[in-house]
Formats: sequence, C-alpha cells, structure tokens
Amino acid sequence: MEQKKLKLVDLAKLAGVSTSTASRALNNNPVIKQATRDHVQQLAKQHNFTLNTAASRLRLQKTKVIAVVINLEANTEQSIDDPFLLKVVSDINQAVNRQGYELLLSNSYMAGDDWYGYFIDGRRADGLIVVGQGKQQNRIEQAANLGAPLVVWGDPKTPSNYPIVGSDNYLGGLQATAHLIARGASKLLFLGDPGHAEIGERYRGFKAAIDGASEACQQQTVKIDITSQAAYEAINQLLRSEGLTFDGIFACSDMVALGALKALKERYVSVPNDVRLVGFDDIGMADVSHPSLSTVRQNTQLAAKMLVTKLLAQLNNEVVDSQEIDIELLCRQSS
Amino acid sequence: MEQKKLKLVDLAKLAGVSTSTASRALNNNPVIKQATRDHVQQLAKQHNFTLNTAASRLRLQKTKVIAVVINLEANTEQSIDDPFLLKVVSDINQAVNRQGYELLLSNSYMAGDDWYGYFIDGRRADGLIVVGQGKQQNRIEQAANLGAPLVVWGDPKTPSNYPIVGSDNYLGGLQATAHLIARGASKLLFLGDPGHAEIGERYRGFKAAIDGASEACQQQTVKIDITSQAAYEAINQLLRSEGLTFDGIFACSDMVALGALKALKERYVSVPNDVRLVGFDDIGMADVSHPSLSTVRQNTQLAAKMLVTKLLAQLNNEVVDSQEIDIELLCRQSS
DNA sequence: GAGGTTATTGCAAACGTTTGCAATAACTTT
DNA sequence: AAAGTTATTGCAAACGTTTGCAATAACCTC
Repeated sequence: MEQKKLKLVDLAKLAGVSTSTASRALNNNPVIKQATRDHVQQLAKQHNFTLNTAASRLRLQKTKVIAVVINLEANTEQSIDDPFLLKVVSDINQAVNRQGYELLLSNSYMAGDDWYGYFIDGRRADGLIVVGQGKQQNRIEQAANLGAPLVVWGDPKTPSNYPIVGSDNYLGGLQATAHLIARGASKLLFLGDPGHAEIGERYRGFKAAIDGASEACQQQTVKIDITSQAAYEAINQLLRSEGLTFDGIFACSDMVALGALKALKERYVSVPNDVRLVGFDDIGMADVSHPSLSTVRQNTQLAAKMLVTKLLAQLNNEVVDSQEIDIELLCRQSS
Repeated sequence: MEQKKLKLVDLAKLAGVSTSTASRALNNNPVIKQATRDHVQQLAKQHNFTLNTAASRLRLQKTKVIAVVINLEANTEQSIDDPFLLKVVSDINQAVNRQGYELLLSNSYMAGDDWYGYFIDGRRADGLIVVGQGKQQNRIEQAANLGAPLVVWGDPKTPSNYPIVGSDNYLGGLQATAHLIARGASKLLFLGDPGHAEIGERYRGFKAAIDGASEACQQQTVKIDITSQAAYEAINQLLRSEGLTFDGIFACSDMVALGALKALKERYVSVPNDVRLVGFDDIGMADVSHPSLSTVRQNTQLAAKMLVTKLLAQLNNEVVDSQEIDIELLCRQSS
C-alpha cells in the first residue's frame, strides 16, 4: 500500500514510450497515434496515475486554481457567519469546479495587502474572485492595476477599473420599498448602513420609491451593522425610546430583517399588520421564518456563473465589464 | 506596472549574493549572517518579491495546503446550504490559516473517488479534512489506508482507522431529551434520520434519556432529510393525519427544528406551551428565531482547531486518535 | 604567522512536468 | 524503387526553487 509514487517517466516506461509521448498522450494531443494514447491512458487509469501538479504548474506557468478572497472589513480576524455570503462562496465553488478549476479559499489574513504578489506572482492562483466589495477598495484596485485577472462580487454600479458582478441593488431597494408602500405603509424605516456600496444602492432605491410615491411618506434611517444582533438591538431601542414610529421596514439583508422581526414580535408588534417588513437576499431562513419573510431574491447561482465566466474571459485576455443580475421581489407573509 | 516578475535569482543579484544565499536568507536560515539576512529580506519587501510556490512545492515536496472536502451524499452536484456546515468550513479556514496553511475547498465532484491520488499524489495538498462523514465512508477509508494524512469531522464514536473529531452527539441527544422531559414533555418525537452517523448517536441519546426517565414516556421517530423543508412538510403531514400526538420534539439540527417550528406555528400549536422543541448545532438563527430556539451548541471553533492540530500532528508522523468535543445545552424559549 | 577551527557563502544537482525541434517511421507519388 | 510527404515519436532544455557539499573567509590559538 505504501508503494512509491508513480511518475510520468515510470508510466512511460510501463507503456514502452518516451516521457514526452506519455505526456502528450495523457493530454490527448492528436499528434500522438490514437492507439498509443489509448494505451497510455488505460495504463494511467489502471495504476491510478496522477500528475504532480507542482511540476506541472511550474512548467505551464498556470495553476488551474482560482482564489476566492473573502473581503470583509471588520471581520478580518473572525469567521464569517452571514449565511448569505457563505452561500455565495458555495455557489462560486460550484461554478469554478464546472470549469475545471480548483478553489483556493482565502482572506486578507493570508494574502496580506499585495494580492497581486501573493496570488498571481506567487503562482497560487490564476485569478481572483473577491467576495465583498467592502468600504475601501484600494487593495482590489491595486491588484487590478497590477494586472491581476480579477472579478468582484459587489455593486455593479460602482465605477471601477475591474468588473463587478452583482444584483441590481437599486432596483431591488426600489421595488421592495414600493411594495411596502403599495401595501399601505407610509412611515418607512431603512435598516442598514448606506455607507456600504451595495447597501447604499439599496438605500437610493428606497429613497427613490418614496419620492415617487403617490402619497406623502415619512422616512427614517437606522444605520447598523449587517447582523441580526445589531438589528434586534436597534429596533428594540427604537421602540423603547420612540415607540412605534414606523409601519414599514426595508431591511438591508435578511439577517437584519430577521433580527428586526424578533424584536418586533417580542414587543407584540404584529408583522405584517402593524409593520410590514421586507428583507434582501432570500436566504434559506427567509422562507422558514414565521411569518415568512418577503425579500428581494439575489440569484447567487447565476451570479457565480457570471463571475467565473468573466474571470476566465480575462484569463483569455478578453476585456469584460461589470454586469447587473436581475433581482426578484418575493412577496411572502411579512408584508 | 506590467514589470517582469522578479525571480529569486534576480533578487539575489540585487542583493549581491548567490541564489542559494538569497533562498536561505528568506527562510531565515541561521547559517546566514544576520546582516545578510536582513539585507535580503528588506530588499524582498521593498520589491514585493514573492516566491514561486509552484517551484517551491516541487522542490520541497510539500504544499502548505490543506484540502477541505465537503462530503455530502446526495448534494454532490448541489451547493450546500446548511448554514451550520458552512460555519464549520469557515472556522476550519480560520484554524488552517493560523497555522500558516492555505485552504483548498473541494468536493467529490473534483476529487473523484481516489482522494489519495488526487490530493496527495497529485501534490495538491499535504492533508485532508473531510467535512461530513456521510453514510458510506469507503472513500475516506481508502484514502486513510493509502496513507493520506486525514481527519474527519463527524461522530468520534464511529470505529475507524482515521481520527474523527466531533461533538459528543450521544450526550447531546441525551441532555436535550432529558431537558424536554424535565420540562414536562412525555410524548417525544425524534426528527431526523438515525441512519446517519452523527444523528444516529443523537438518536441513541434520545432513547437513553427516555429509558432513564422517571415517568413513562411515549416516543416516535420521523425519519427525514436534514433540511428545514423536509421538517416542515413532515410535521405538517403528521399534524394533519394524526393530530398533535407529541408534546416534545428533539430535532436533529437547528434547520430541522426551525422547519418544524414554522409548521407548528402555522397550525397554532404553541411552542413551548403545547410542544417543547430543542434543536442541535446552535446556528446563528437559533437565537434570532421567535421563540428563540433551545439547542445543543456545537463548539465548531474548538473543533476546527482540533481538526487542524491533529492533521498537522499526522504530517509530523505522530499518531492521533478521535476526539469528542464537549457540547452545551442552551435552554432558550422554545422549551 | 602558521595551522586549525568555525562562520559564511556559492556551485550544481534535483524536484517532475511540458514542448520546440530534430529524428525516425510510414506512407505517397511518380 | 527512389524521392518527397506526412504521421509519429524522442531528445533535451526549461520552469524557479532548495540543499548537500565543497569552497572560501574570518577568526583563534600558540
């Protein structure tokens, strides 16, 4: 069982051909006679031969690996726990695999600030997918400027020298808020931090919906972190100090919405009767929550596919640009 | 900006030393004079020099990479969406990084069946962390037998030729169920598939608690997949066909518990008054749910640390064995 | 200051692939 | 059957590190 690792030269010897022929045969190079190819390949299978990727990468100067960098501001040292982000990563993993690439999961802890050097020069990956635009995109910009093949999951409306794939956050915010208004809400609350790129767009949509409403609406914004905990506390606090000053909430994410929902329920504010609530993302829990959560669904699967496609196009020296993914308003019980 | 990649030999030239000295200097080899080391290192920083990992790995015969294999039965082609599993991966990522290793995220789609060949022989990683024991562990066994450094997140009680790290599922099930009984439940329902390794242990704990109860208890088991959807449907179905035949549920996971909770609420079964409910995992949502979900907390952070520690020990040729992680029963509103 | 010891550096080989080019084998064509 | 083509294979170099060993430089000791 502890047999010596079979190298290409050994396989070649077994097949009675030279190393070069063996190599070409494995890569199905048509210059090699079909019979020889079959023979070598069959032998390889039989001995479960595997190429040494280190050697192969060194020679080819490419890795067939894509690095996914989780780019969170505060959480640098913490593990992420927003299920939505993890879902995005998982979908990217799928998409990457389907293209025959491997996925190196990384973050700034490992990569430091010089992503180009670390990943590209360091030959750890052929390209980068950055998840989370963050507030400061200087590291991304730098990597892009140095010529790193790179795509970002974020807000596509952000002007940038790199392609961004993401949902139409503006439209999402607009539709969600318009929906709240249509359902009778007139005192609207935005829950989230407009300083964040994607959320800022959702906020713009929120305001646009209010501006465009036929009836006059009040509005307020509570700026919080994107966690259910923060939302829970913020709503609690607000209810305690000001009472029920709103009848519609557009939460910047489902986790935030669910935190708000909990606070509301605990204080016997009925959702959707007293307050209508819409979230963003459509995480699995949105449907399971009670009342089920109306939300703006982000098509992460399609997005992941686009991200990878655009990245591979860059590896192919094509120029690609940002792209918006359609969102879908899901009206469930909370609104 | 599109400057040529600096190689070690170039850096050496800049520093006025030989390649070998440069190499040793970068690795802080004490055989090199301190001044020289400083000089080279400073120069490296200044030019953000990065070693070519492909070359380095080829030469060193190790990668400084750990592969994490998501080992799910059905979902092979689907992206995972159980937030708990994703949390585990995220925590492993942390732990791996802290040890200076990178994380290759993989699954059977890429790796095929011969994990030893693919990862170890293929020099893609130095060791494997398998997440999810699954029902059939032949692939794991095979890899372990071939000598792959490998640890598994699963049920540590399973006899195996490889180390397993996981929670004390039996005790968790026991405590959760005993807690339900202590709170007055006597008609108990187990929600989950006992055929699955870890869940089987939870089920054993469930039964043991009932056997050990001072009062006689009824019990029933509803075998479902580990999804909130399945739980929702199962409970709905059960209520419709049989009515409320239980007053305590031990769900094999939080997602399952939350699915059940939704079904109960929709049918106006009060939790915890009519039915007491305990889940397993302590995902973020457990606390945010309303009523908040009592559950058995799994210490994924500690587990991740242990997994990595044990894997590195194996790389160091030490022999390690399975280990159980303490669980903690969290009594919240649902029970 | 000669001989011995130790601290520091450099030479060159090796890790296992892939590929340009040259060489051979197998066919055509006349 | 010789000469010209084309199909198939092999030789050897290259990818960029790391490291055993030999070489040199620096330092002692008497």
